[in-house]
Amino acid sequence: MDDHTDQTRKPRADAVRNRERVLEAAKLVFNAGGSEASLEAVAKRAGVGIGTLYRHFPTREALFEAVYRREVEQLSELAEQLKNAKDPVEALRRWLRSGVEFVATKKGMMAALALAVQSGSELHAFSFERLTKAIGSLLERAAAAGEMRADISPEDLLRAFFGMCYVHDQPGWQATALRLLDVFVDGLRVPPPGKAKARGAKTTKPAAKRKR
Amino acid sequence: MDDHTDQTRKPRADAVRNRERVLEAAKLVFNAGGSEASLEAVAKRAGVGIGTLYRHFPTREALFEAVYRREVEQLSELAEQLKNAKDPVEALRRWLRSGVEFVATKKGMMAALALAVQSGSELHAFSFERLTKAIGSLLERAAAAGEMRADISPEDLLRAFFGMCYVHDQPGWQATALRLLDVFVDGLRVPPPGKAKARGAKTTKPAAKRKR
DNA sequence: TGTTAAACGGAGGCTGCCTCCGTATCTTCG
DNA sequence: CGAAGATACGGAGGCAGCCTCCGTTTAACA
Repeated sequence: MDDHTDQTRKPRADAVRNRERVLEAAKLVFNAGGSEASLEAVAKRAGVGIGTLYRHFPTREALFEAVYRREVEQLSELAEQLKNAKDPVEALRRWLRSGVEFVATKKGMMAALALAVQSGSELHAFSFERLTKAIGSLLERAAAAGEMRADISPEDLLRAFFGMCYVHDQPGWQATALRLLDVFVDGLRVPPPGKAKARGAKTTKPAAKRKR
Repeated sequence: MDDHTDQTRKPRADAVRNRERVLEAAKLVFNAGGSEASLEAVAKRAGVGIGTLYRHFPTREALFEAVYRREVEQLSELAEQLKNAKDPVEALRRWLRSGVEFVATKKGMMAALALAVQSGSELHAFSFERLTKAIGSLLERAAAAGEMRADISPEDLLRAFFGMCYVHDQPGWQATALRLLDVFVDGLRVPPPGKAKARGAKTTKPAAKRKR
């Protein structure tokens, strides 16, 4: 199947073009109307039939994923940079704060995060892994420095972060979220209760490994 | 007959009966299928027409409110009881943990909380006030005892709590939520950054004195 | 028992989801 | 270039849930 048996024909030009159009339209529609927006509206805005939309993105989530992959990646990269900060706890705090800003900016981001945090979606596989790793590196460094309890997994933190941003359409949500995050990070400095107990692993395994 | 100036006719028996039936059915359906469940399914289960359902509860939220008012109240009463515990911080912790259990039990509870936390719904007015007061009393007592930072409002905490329960359909969510709550409560013991920049790197109180 | 206000129930209009397939268009190859 | 075949297009249509409207039924009261 390799060889010259390269079955792949050149992709049709219109297909490529339409895919792009749908993506562009989806970005606009999702950011404006939230993730609940009608897919038919997206198709219309893109100037394609609903069938075309579904061919390129078989599910709502597939489309969502395509739109928000980049955003998630950006958030993840920020963690990479912060890894070099001197104070590891502060680095973590800063990342979380940036996350809040991120959510504030992109209207659809919250939904994207929801998919990342929940399981079963297309975005899950990608973002969850990405963000988990991002947080993980920050968390690990702080834990290694002994400045932070080590039994909170990156997944845990991701969920907590998500939760604190959840009310993102309430008036003062941003200030609230920042305050809550501060409390949480402070809490992370306190040693876990089970001293004598199983203090084994640095990072606890998540309760269960989803496989979608 | 007590008061004949009371022009109001006695309410029709079938109306009363049907209302009750719908409520009962809604409780079952919502707890089983979440808040997204079809109202038509509720009507069918109740053995009434869809029109009857809508007459009694003009909106989905109205129905929801009727169903979850009691639950919210129960949660709120628990706080009342816990107010008498000796350790105020521990009381707060216990309330939050009970909340997790609550959400675990009633599948629709999460949605009810969402409405409480978000604004604009019918449930909001009632639950938000109720739960806020419940948390407030616990929080206040702990703050008064000097065991907890005092700049976190009941609303903040309610939202944080909600957030940590958000992923309630993930496999290990319950354990996760409990862990996150612990971290958060620990964080609450740390004095706020306000005063001197000096943020207590260590807990001042014998924080890790938990039983359970 | 008759009158009448109130409640019943479900048909029907609407919107959104998604599938299916006849038609249109593009790529490839002679 | 032009035909052949592969691929993509688009929207009709089936389904489900939301909610309204109104002709019919029924309970309360006299």
